[in-house]
Amino acid sequence: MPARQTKPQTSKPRARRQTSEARPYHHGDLRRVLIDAALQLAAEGAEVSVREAARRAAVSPGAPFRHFPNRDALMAAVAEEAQRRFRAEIEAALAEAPSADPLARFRAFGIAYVRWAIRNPAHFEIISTGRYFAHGSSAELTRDNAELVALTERMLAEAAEQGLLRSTDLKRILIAARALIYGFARMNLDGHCPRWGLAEDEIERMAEGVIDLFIAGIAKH
Amino acid sequence: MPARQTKPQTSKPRARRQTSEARPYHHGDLRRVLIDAALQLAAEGAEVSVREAARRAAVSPGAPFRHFPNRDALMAAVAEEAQRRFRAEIEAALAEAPSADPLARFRAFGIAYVRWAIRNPAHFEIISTGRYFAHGSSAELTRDNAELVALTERMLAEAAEQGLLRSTDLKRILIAARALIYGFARMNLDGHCPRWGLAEDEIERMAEGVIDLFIAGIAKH
DNA sequence: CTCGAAATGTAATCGATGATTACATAATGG
DNA sequence: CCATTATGTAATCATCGATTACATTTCGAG
Repeated sequence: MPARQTKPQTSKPRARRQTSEARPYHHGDLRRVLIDAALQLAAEGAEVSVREAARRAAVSPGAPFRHFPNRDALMAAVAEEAQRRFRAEIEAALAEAPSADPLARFRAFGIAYVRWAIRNPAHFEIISTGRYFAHGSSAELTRDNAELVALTERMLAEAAEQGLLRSTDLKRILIAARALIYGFARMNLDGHCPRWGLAEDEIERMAEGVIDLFIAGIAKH
Repeated sequence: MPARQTKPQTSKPRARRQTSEARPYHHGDLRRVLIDAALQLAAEGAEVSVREAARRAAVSPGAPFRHFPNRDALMAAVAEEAQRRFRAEIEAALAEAPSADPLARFRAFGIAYVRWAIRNPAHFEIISTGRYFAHGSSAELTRDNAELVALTERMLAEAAEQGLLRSTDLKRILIAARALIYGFARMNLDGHCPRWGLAEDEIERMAEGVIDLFIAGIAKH
């Protein structure tokens, strides 16, 4: 361990801006870069640590705490970004679904939901678990999620109004539907699928089959 | 930092065994105690750390590593114990279910499954997630879980043989059933239930309702 | 324009944790 | 009875989240 250096840094502050090499003292948008680094870390399956995110942003270990009061706040921001992407993909899928048939829309919703979860396991995990930051700490995340729930609710209510369902216990159907879809997505995440003996792409088709089975179960006739 | 002490400890080794106060150098069954401490830590919602388990066992921080090569191994042992209890409760519930009606047995299975998951959230999490230790690192855990899956499979196959099911795609039905039950249990764990506006005990009744809905959906007529 | 306040990054440091090593002590069996 | 082995202790390390004091840059009010 070298003796404490009080002020060793060679001060080369003048004539900076010109040379493109010298990294400016202030990072362009560190907050954004940190979120992206954390997202990438998660996607790589690594544990998301503030320090590693800082390392990837080429910044000191303490810098992130200027933008996030603690690790959980960073994770919450990561979750918000992931949720944004999740929701965007689901809404894109619904935009292509027939607007008249609520059960077909529900099917499209479920398939898009599971697909994204399968293809973005780490991000889905962060979104759905509430174990990486204080639950409800992000209003945006809570609101986004509530809207997705409301979306499902509306589709099923519409189906009921059109007399497409056998049962009228909407609350029960809604919860069952969510449990089925969430459960399927989670089983992948939690490694319950290798035992099924299904290849990657077969899993997505199985998801369609399972959702169809459920719809057939709740549909009239 | 004090200078290294080579052998400072006052050797008071004689005349020990008599006095009941002096904790013996060797712990009775540290392995067992560590697992119990870790189980309790998890149940309390705290993070399970090797050090804290050692602390509760009144033992040095390095001691646990005589029994577990690393933290994951301890967690795997904890998971094995939890899985044992989980399976025991499910089999107890099945022992009381009518042996003739496979769908009633499936219902009892599902309810017992969800009940245990709701009442032992932290333990269920450790069992089911495979995020606390290397997946498949415990042969016992894998085997136990596979047996539960096989159990469900048998019940549904039996129902099919008795002509109770509308569809003959057993694999699809099995996966849907597991997704539904696992999903319901997970939604609780992951905090998706407060939004349902259900009280603690209502959730368990809702689980029964959801399982009944599913059974009605796959049953003939 | 300038100067001082606010924003943002750095350096040093703390306490907790998982892990490893050298060493101390107890249990066991030949 | 003693030596081998099992088991616990002490000391130490690297990593991490977090905090604090300090340095640098930005930006707006006068």
